[in-house]
Amino acid sequence: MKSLSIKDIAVKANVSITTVSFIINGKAKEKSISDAVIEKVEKIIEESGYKPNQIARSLRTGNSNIIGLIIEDISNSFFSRIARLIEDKAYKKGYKIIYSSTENSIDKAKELINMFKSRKVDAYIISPIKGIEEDIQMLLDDGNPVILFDRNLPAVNTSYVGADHFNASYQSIQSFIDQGKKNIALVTTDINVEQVIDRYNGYKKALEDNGIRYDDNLVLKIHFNQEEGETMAQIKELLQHKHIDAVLFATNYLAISGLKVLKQINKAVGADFGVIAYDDHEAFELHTPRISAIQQPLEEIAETIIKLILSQLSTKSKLPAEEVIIPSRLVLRD
Amino acid sequence: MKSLSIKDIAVKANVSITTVSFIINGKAKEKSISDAVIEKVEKIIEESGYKPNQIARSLRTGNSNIIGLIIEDISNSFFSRIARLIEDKAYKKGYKIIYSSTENSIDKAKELINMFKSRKVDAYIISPIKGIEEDIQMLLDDGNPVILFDRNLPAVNTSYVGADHFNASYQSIQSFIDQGKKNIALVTTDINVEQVIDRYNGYKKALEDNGIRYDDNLVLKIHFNQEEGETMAQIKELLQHKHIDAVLFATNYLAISGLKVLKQINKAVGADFGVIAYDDHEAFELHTPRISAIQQPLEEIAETIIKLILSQLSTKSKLPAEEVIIPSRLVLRD
DNA sequence: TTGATATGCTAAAACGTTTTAGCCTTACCG
DNA sequence: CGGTAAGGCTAAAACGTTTTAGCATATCAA
Repeated sequence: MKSLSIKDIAVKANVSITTVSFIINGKAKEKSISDAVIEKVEKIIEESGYKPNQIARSLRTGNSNIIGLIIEDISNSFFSRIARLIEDKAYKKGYKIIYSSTENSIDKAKELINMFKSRKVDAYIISPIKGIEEDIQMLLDDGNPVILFDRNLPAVNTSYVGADHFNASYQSIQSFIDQGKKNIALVTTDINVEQVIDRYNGYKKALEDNGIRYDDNLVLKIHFNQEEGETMAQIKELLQHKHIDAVLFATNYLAISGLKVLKQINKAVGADFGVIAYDDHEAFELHTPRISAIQQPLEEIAETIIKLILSQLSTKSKLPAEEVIIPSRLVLRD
Repeated sequence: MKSLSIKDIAVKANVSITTVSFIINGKAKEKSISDAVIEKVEKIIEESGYKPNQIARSLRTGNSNIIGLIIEDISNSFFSRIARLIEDKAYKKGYKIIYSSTENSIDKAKELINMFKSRKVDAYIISPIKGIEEDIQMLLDDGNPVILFDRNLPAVNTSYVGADHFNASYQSIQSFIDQGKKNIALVTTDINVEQVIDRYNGYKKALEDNGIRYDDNLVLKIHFNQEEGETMAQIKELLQHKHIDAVLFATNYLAISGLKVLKQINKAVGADFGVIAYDDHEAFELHTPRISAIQQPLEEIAETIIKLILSQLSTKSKLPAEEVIIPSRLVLRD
């Protein structure tokens, strides 16, 4: 049951291991192996179904052809869709992905980085959280390509790809105001990451620019890992007791909880009450009425990430860090 | 920038590599290494931040502590949620997951299996498609643990975990009939996997048992990888030109397309027109009216998969194949 | 004829571990 | 006091590759 090794092939073909290796790696010509031998060996490999042991290969060459992907939660559709796109594009270039979810835990994130490090992944794609700056810096110091996405870590000097959270948020609020809304709420999370802060700042700035006083009571910060029941209770509290005519939800799962609440309290979304969600979701298009949403350009984000990773990987020298900010799209519905 | 090796630690501690290895692997006592040495070495490891090279380890020991997960599509919420649960449980036992999506392509699936094989993953969790039976059989012949889930492959004798698709489908139809529905449609896919066939058979049998004639015109088989636009056109065709009073969608994404169609043609779901979806989705609870759905017990499925994998992994002898069928839950809404 | 160059191939080291077999003391038993 | 066991450690092989250095032989130019 033992699987074949290069040695078995060499013995069968009656040539040296070296020769087989050259052939496998397409260096036969360059190393001037005769066509007869190439053909013979290739035939044997084909027939026997031999596949090189990647582990041995990795040990010897020092690279694994694996890219580590660290995200918040694969079951969140934003991440799973990005993951799928990244996987797809990476696969085409011969790279595999190992992924893991941090669940927003600093300890888990650190552990994952170590885990990937000891697995010698060739590159890291990370949707980071505050508190792992040092660990990422160590990766960079060791010469590993690292791309951050979705959230930036200003303290770390490496490439970042993300949507323009500030402007998306600003535009949403502006569109509410253009519709004559005055009391606009923001439901966001309390995780302390740049992308969430940007969304908050966009909200604030848009109000300001339109001469509307910012009211802290209209901003609800939901604790990250809490039960949905509690989240809904807090949103209900906000929507029932303040005279609010529009609300921007800073994540799609918060918007979903919010829509459930609106259903419970029988408050209809429409001309009198506007809703915009950050990150689109199938439920929004299907909702009656359809819910407006900010779409992040997933395809473009994934594309950019892979492009950056591959260019890092194909050069030995360290490339300068790039920050790619991709505009989001506000989709107004109904 | 080279990372530390066990040798560096050995030199620093002025002991042999063997000794360091024993200590790292918790065999120090058993191999009667003195406490003084243990302490010294551990201190050095701690201070230097040394982490064993898993690749070298894998090469030597033959196992990788990695489990390969092959699914249809990580961006489908059913799979991403299962993946998250599996990842979580595996992680706690010290296993990592490498996953990849087959996109229902036999070639891609075969390629993935080979890829995982050459990476020497310790076990395989596969949501399979027809056409890869031989490849899976080869894995089994080589002594690899393989668990199938979601869809079974009757030709292959290995453990399987899945929901009771037949009965879930049967019950859904029965509930339509109990509500007085007579012309019940089924919108399903044309992928030829057991789980889809079971859903179809459950539909058929329920009609039969209730003395309703099966009508092939009421069954729509959607081609797997086609554009959503076309899918919607076909569904529209079905719903407009047949007098149908209820429809069971065999997957959640078909149900979503179906609901979009209903919205377009202004047909309301309600007492006159019943809808049940296979696999729940956030959109269904939020829809007006709320849409009934069949919930697969994700947590239980993931739990069972991991349990089976771990028991396989902890014994050298091959355990008999187990088939675990877990009941689904029909959630009737509104 | 000679030295250089090309052709065709291989031996052996190296990657970083784990593990087997065994070496040297010291302790203990009879 | 001789023999055995236990304690404390290590040398070296092995896992399956890639790659460097180099050995023959043949060809060719001068």
